[in-house]
Amino acid sequence: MRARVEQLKSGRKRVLEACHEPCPIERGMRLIGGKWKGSILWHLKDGPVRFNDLARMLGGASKKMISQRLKEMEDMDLLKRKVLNEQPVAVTYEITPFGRSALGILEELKDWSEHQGI
Amino acid sequence: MRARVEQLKSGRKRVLEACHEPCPIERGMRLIGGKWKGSILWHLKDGPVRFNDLARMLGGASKKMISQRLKEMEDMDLLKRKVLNEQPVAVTYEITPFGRSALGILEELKDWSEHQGI
DNA sequence: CAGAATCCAACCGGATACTG
DNA sequence: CAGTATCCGGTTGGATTCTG
Repeated sequence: MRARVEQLKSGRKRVLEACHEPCPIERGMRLIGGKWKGSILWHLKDGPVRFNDLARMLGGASKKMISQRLKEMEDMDLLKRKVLNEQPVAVTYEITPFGRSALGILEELKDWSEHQGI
Repeated sequence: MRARVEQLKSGRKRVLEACHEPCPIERGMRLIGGKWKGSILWHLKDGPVRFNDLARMLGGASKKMISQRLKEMEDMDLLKRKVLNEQPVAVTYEITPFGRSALGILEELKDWSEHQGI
């Protein structure tokens, strides 16, 4: 899976996986289906969240996992990293419009899980 | 992630992952988010499909992958395996009502992928 | 046709310790 | 606080070969 970079009007870049799966479902899963990715996005829906708060929300994920995923998701333009101030360092992660466009799927998934008693 | 077995009225069993993630999104992803799982389910929506046909539809997946996923998904009651006849052996995979209940999510995912040009 | 068996390299992800 | 660095065992998944 190789990355393709698309220039956005905003000046930022969106890295799309040059994932040549014929199936759009598989391609979508590569973006938001990885471990923790959906959860991360979901927890950002009500506003920016700080790193350690996110870690607490995710419960089982290690810092390493989280920072890896966050980096990937920033590259894909699903979220944006912001350094607020220094001493002590404060960083927040904020969902982008593109990331927000995926929330509907996640909400359906959430409802499904809950209704099916999973 | 340990399995819990639930007895269904049909007599079949559904293996639910005793996945204690606090987040329902993460739990749902464990069921239909794995590599190929969503695609498999999607390709079964119009009726039973045979093993090799499925392999062709999925393009990049090896037989090993597919048979592993199919087994997992049968255990989770997302689909049902049926041996049709013998010489040469014919087997089809058919989506269950439970599996069908997840199709809405996959359809949204598919639309999203296509509209976002992923 | 529909897999199972085996081999093996690559990656994943947890634990721990360290940094600015 | 928000990570990075390193170690390391376990899992994943491709390639290949074999079977009823």
